[in-house]
Order: sequence, then structure tokens, then C-alpha cells
Amino acid sequence: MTGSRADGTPQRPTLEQVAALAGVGRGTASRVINGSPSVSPQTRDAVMKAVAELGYVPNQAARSLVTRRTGAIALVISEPEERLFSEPFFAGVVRGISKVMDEHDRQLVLVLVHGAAERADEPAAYLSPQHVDGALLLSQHEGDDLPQRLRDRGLTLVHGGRPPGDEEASWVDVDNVGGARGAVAHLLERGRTTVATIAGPPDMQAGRDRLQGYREALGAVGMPFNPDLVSVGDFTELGGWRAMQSLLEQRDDLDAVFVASDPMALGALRALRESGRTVPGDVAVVGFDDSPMAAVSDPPLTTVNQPVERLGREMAEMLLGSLAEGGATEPRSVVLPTSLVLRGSS
Amino acid sequence: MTGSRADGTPQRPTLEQVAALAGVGRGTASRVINGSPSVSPQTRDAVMKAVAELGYVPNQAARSLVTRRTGAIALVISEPEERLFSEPFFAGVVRGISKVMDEHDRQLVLVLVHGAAERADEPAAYLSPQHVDGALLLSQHEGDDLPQRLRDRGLTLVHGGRPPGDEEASWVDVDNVGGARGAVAHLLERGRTTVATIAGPPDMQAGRDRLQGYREALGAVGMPFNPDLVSVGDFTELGGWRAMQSLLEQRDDLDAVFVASDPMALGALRALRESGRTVPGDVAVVGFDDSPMAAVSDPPLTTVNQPVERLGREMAEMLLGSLAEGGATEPRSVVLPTSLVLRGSS
DNA sequence: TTGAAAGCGCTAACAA
DNA sequence: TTGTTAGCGCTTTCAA
Repeated sequence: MTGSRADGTPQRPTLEQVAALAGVGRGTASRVINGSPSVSPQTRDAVMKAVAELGYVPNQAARSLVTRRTGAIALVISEPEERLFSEPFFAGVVRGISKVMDEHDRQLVLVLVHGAAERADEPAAYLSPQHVDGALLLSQHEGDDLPQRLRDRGLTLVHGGRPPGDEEASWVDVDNVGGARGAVAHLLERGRTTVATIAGPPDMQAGRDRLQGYREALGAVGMPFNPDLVSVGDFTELGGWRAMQSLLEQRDDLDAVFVASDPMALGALRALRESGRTVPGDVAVVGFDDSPMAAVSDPPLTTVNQPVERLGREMAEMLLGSLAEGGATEPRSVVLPTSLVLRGSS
Repeated sequence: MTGSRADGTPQRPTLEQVAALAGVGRGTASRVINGSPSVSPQTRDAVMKAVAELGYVPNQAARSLVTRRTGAIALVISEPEERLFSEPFFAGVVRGISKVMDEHDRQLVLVLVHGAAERADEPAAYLSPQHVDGALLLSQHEGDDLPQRLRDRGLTLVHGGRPPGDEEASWVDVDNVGGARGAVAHLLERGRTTVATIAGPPDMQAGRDRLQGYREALGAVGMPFNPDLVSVGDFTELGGWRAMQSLLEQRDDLDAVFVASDPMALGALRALRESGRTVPGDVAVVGFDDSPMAAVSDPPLTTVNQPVERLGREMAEMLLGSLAEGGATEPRSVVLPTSLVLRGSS
């Protein structure tokens, strides 16, 4: 039995009790718990049995105190706008991360870094090796020095998405360039001749990369890049709607458009409908994200699928890998392939 | 200076060093850190100064070891379907929770409880008083016994959303009944005479509550409840589209519809358009959620706004309040008001 | 009001 | 292979 204290809180058994029940010393019990090889099978069995009988669970605080490792990983999300969590992107990434953490018996500490307020005094003082072993960064802002500061504190970091101009960073990203290139190539193969694009915000790496893919696809078939066929949106439905209108004003002869996000593509679909055009008859449309809405829009949206859960998994595994090797390894990076999902809009 | 260890990890200063620098005993330094009243002002100042100078941050592990409190709160999300994170609902709630945790220097540990797999052996063994002081539960499933098991382990809990048939639970919810009632009352006041509803899944409390609000609004003006005017969806756009079609087949004379979620309302809008009807001319539509899409749909959607961030705040504050009082208090509950946002669809 | 000291539960170094 | 022991950094009695 485990006993309980005066306030009714069940009192967890300690390693001491496990050792006593197993008839061994505390050190030996500790070795068994931590999978040390230098323990005889009989001793191991006796300890395991005692652990099971008592329902023993190691006290993480005591353990951290001596090992100086916490078992916790921070998931840092900067400036959680409406967008961030709202996008299925986050759901998938977080799920992937969470599964890996579960598998490794590690805790995920969620840290939302809000705007200037927190930034002012000591930004996320909690994010130090004293509290977490490492950190996963999502949606960093351009020019933010938080990553550098965290590294200075001795934290091992892995970024979701390639951080621009940070050679020291380790990161995992989806192949935005390739995904966009493939989408535009698909439109060209279908015989479209005047392919426009609604690009994402130029201050976001994903926005820039997807525009780059558009250029590369044109270049691959010897078509010139024409600024008239590019309009910039902010990744929202409204932004896509406006961008599409502006494109139609400039070039009423366009017959296809690659849109750098599904919400923007839905806005574009609406603008096209309002202009009296048919999709894909008059204009073919391809989005990016493969969000749930894409499957049920009118018409269903051809779009680029990103392996979001896998992105989370890879991030988590890369971080745990670096931690296992003892930290100071070379920066590493992984790019995950995207795939085109064909639907009615193209 | 704080010194550093061989591996380059900066070595944090300890309370011992703070005490030495301030010229006091370790116990006294501890009292200052923890805001004990029985410390002279001069002593306090000296210690504070030493803390600032050394950049001292208490070691949470050491603290937990003796206080038996962790400073951590778990955010438990059951079965994170696509839906869950995808909805702006989650973004707001998590943001509210996060802010309160920041204010109280507490950590938020994210625990995603996946399907049967985890459930099978020991479900979230981590969720015990040894690791977290309490837990916030989001999107619990009907009949799930996780809450009860966590309480048995001695954890203090607060639910987001009213847990059906759990008298011991503390919870915070938005006024789903009132919000729905107000939405339908609004349609009736606008002169609509045949108000249908697309209800949410009957196995979800929010779905049931919103249907209840619909009934109450009809009852308030002496109108009978007519099953022909009710169709059930699954809170998705596709579900709303289908439900709207089925309603139109049964009752082609309906002139208004209250839809229990915005995604479903967008689907309903599409079905109405496809049937050749105008909104709000032929049929007025009101949704529920005030999601970003509602503002930019065609026409913009009248909908019920929920104070999502506040819901998170209230949950977090309720939990921390219960914890402060020392646990075994009465179950408590809070219902937050919703508000109708008038737009073009009604 | 303050200092000294015990001890929270564990790991790891050292002996045996 | 095993037991013993010295702390990890902190809070909290107990005396003074």
C-alpha cells in the first residue's frame, strides 16, 4: 500500500520503499529504474516487481535536481494571432510533436510569447535550461532575436520553418518552393498560358518560397516572369479576394492562378465568381495548404498538401536527437516533400 | 558573475550565493524570495539587491521537492481531431489560459490525449499531483471517465464547457442556450415566421444547448416546436450543406434558419445559393461562433459571438483560485454571456 | 526578526 | 554486481 497524508493526498511511494520491498539498496533500485546494464537479472526482476506492486513513479523534481535535466521541452509560439492556432497547420504540427513527446516520456510546455509587453522586461525568463531541456519554435517573426537569446542561455533549439538568415539554426520545413513549382507546372501542363499568382506576405519565408516556386516553374518552360501577374495577399480570405480583383483589373486575360494559401484561394474563388467567370472553365485555381475547407469549397480546390503532422514529428525528433548527443552539434535541417491534391478547380 | 561549467552551460546562482552576497542566512533569503512578512525592510532590500545583481532565478525542481507543489498546470485536450485546433475557439481559449499562467508565473503543460491507444494502458500517467498541481480539461467526450480518474488521483480540475452529468465538476461555459435563444428571437423580431434550425451533434453538450435555446425562443412567443424544421449536422461545412438541403426538401417555405456553428452556416449559405434562393431576401441565416470566415462570407454572416479568450481566463483563474484555497472546495461554475453580431445574412 | 540545520527523493561516485 | 553516501537547491521547523 502507498499510504496517504493527513490532507488525503495519496502519498506516492519512494525509491527507498521500492528498494526495501525488493530487498536491495537504493542505488541498485535506481539503476534498475534507469536501465543500467550492470544489474543482475534476478535483482532487476525483484525491483521491477516491487515497482509494479507499489505503483512507483519516479519523482521528477528530485531527479531533475541531481541530473540537471528537466525532461521538459518548450513549444514556443510567437504572437499567436487568430491565424496561428486557427490554421489546421498548427493542429497537425502540435499533434505530431505531442506524439513524439509521449513516446519519449517527455513533457511539452506550451509558451505563448505575446506582443511587446512580455518582450519588454525579461522575455520568457522561464525559457532556460533550468526549466526545459530544449525548445521548439513555431512562427518566429523576421528579425526577432528571441532564438539567439535562447541559444545564449544554453538552450538547444529547433525551428519549424526555415529561419531566414540564421546559419546557426536547426530547422525542419516543408518544401514550399517545390510545392509551388509543382502546382504551377500542373497548370501549365493542363494548357494554361497566362498563369497569375497571389503571393503571401513577403516578410514571411513561406510567402517568399512559394513565389520562388512560381518563378521557377515559369522559367522551366521558358516563360518570362511578369509582375503584372503577381498580386500580394496576407494569407487571409479577404486578402485573397482583394488580390484577385486587382489581378483581374490588370489582366483580364489570365486563365489560371496559383494562390499561396487556401484561405486566399477561397477569396479568389469568390472574386472570380463575382466577376462572372467560371472555375475552372475560364480560370483554373490552385491553392496551398490542403485545409479542410478546400475539400468542400465550390468547386473543390486543387491544392498543395503539406505533411503537417510529420513536420511536428521531425521537429521533435531532431530536438531529442540533438539533446541525446549532448548538445553542441552542427546545425541540421530537413525539408519534407509536399504533394499536389487534384480537385475540381483546375 | 554567475560562472559557468565545463560544458559551457551557464551555472545559475543559488540561493546560497544570494544569501552570502546579501550578508544574511539562506533561510532569510528564502523568506524574502517567498514574500514572508517577517523580514525587516533593510534585510529585504539587501536580498532583493543581491537577487537583481546575480540574476537569481529559483530552481523549480528544488522548490517542488520540498513544497510538493510543481507550479505546473496541465491543459488536457482529448482526441484532438482536425476540428479542435482548427477552430478559432481553441486559439482564443488557449491564449486566455496562457495569459493567466504568465501572470502567475505558472507553467502550462500541454497534454493531448489521443484515441484508444493511450487510453488502453495507463492513461496519461503523467497527470498526477506529483507532476502538475491541477488540470484544465477541454473537449471531453461524453462518458469519458478520465475526469473522474484524475480527481481520484488527487488532481484539482476545471472543465471548459459544462460536463454533462458530472455534479462534482467545476466548469466554465459560454451561454449556449442564451446565445441560441437570442439568435432565434432576433429572427422572429425581424418578422420571420418559419424558422428552421441546423443543430449540432446531439452527443455534444454545446449542440444540445443550442437546440434548447432554439426551442425556448419559439416557446417564448407561443410557437410550437416542429421536428420538420430541425436538421442535424456535425459542425462541419459539409454537414451544414447537407442539412440545409434536407431542410429545403422537407419545408420549402422556410424563411429563416438558425445554424449551430459558423462552418455549418457557410455550408447552408452555399446550399441556399445553389437552390436559387437569396440571403437574406428569401431566407435569413444566423450562425454561431463568430469565426473569422463569418465576417467575409457572402453575404457576411450574422452570428453569435462567444468570449473565447475570457473563457480561457476564467477557467485558469478558477483553477488557481481552487488551488490557493487548498483544494477540497465546493464545485463551482461560471456561465459567460454571448452576444449577437449583426451582419448581412439576417 | 534571524540563523542553523534537517530533509524533500533522487542519482552518481566511491567502495566493497 | 552491489551497498553506502554525498549532495542537488530549496523550504521550513526550531532556537535564539
